[in-house]
Amino acid sequence: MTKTQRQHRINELLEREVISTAAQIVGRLNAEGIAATQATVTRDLQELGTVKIRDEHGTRRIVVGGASLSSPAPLDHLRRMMGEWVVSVESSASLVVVRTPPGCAHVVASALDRSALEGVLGSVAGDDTILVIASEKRGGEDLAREFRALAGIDEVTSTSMKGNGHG
Amino acid sequence: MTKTQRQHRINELLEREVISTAAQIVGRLNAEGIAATQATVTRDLQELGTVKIRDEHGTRRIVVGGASLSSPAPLDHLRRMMGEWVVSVESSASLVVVRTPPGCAHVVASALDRSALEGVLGSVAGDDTILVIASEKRGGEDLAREFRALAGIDEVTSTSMKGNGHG
DNA sequence: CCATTTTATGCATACGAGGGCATAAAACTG
DNA sequence: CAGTTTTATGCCCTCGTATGCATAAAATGG
Repeated sequence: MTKTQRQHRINELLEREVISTAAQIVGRLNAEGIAATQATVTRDLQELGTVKIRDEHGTRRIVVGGASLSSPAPLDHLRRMMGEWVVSVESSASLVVVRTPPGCAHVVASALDRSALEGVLGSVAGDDTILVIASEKRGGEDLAREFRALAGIDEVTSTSMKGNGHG
Repeated sequence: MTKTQRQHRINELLEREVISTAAQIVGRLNAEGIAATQATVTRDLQELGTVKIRDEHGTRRIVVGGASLSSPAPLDHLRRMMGEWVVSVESSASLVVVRTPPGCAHVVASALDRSALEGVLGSVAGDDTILVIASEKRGGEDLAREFRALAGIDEVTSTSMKGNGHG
């Protein structure tokens, strides 16, 4: 069972049941033959961007989605996605253009959305291109610099790899 | 420099120049400070699905794209993509529904397209769902079985993870 | 057909990701 | 506030992937 499959199952569990601790999730998963410890599930919950709330009955509950600002996924997840898929980063004024192989833009855009990175107003993903809008305060150049660092791209090589953006 | 970035650069080189050997690509890459050997570049060309043709001047040339049937990417590439992103596989008659995390369907669909797997007529990718049409000869059930094998999914766990498909 | 060039691959190594253990740190409850 | 519960994390280990080396196998050209 892969990490992706386990996280998907955790997502389903959280949507359907009232669960308040990682240990409860461990119990459910083990009952289905999915091996994982509290440490692993806690890391999964971080990557899924969950938060713990108190529902209308006053019961504590772990929920997913719609909470990326208050509980962003770890930067490590974004770094891994960018490191794996981003081929170039360029900026113009407050816009940043991120290139990926065909079909991969959405993976990076999704990870970007869930990371709640400072200075990102929003992003639009095509097939192999992501257009990211930087806040005026942050600026496209500074944001692009952080993207390159996350993707492990030297600015020099990014420049030499300049191509015609489309997506 | 990541493998993805290197392959993207190779793709660009092949689109713009007449290149006939892996050694020429090694030379170009090294000139740009990108370290790789002939063995690595040959594997890259395989994953990119390139073929060697003779152009209108009779010159040998490596080209990409539009050749997936004659030079499919290795099954290993599809296996890695499915192993990383596929969370469930289900079939109905000649249709197979593949589920991924949000935003990841295109990565798997792209790898599927380039693999030229037998019995796949076509596929459509949404955000987190891929609909694959199996040939009548192959059938959805058999194709789904191969997908599970590639993704490393037991049929039992796939059943227990049944959810509501949408994308 | 043969010599040369080029590609493909087995093997070994290095590195990164994933996950468990143990425990520190934080959160929660009474 | 203190005790208990829960989460977070440092460290370590295992496994899979990527890559280079060397060379076998295939392709090419004369």
